[in-house]
Amino acid sequence: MATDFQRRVWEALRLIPEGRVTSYGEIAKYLGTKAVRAVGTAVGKNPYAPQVPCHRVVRTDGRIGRYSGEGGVARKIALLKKEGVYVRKGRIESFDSLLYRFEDQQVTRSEGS
DNA sequence: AGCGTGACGAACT
DNA sequence: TAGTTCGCCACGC
Repeated sequence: MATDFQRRVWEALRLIPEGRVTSYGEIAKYLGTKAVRAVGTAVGKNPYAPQVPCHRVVRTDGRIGRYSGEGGVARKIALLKKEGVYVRKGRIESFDSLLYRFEDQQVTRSEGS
């Protein structure tokens, strides 16, 4: 049985578009918590992988992080590659532009100059 | 109820 | 620039 916190994390995962990645920190921010470590733990316990795209979650510095599913990190990299997200030496290529922020959904951002 | 652990992150050295 | 330390909070024992 999952906790409510974990379900919220897994729901956040569903919001990540294919071909994009996000970070544990972004998810924590989205959930309004500072418990970024707890987020990582929750993602790792995701029983719906890879149906729920837990592989699209990487570290803030652009590194892959870990993967508890079958195949481990190699599998995570392979899944990303299928979506057009390439990994070089454990790091996401063009990480900055691929990083998905949940606020991207708000299109009408005024982008204050 | 307290303690240790962890798919992390940012600061420090 | 790289490696280490500390902080964070949810969870299992």
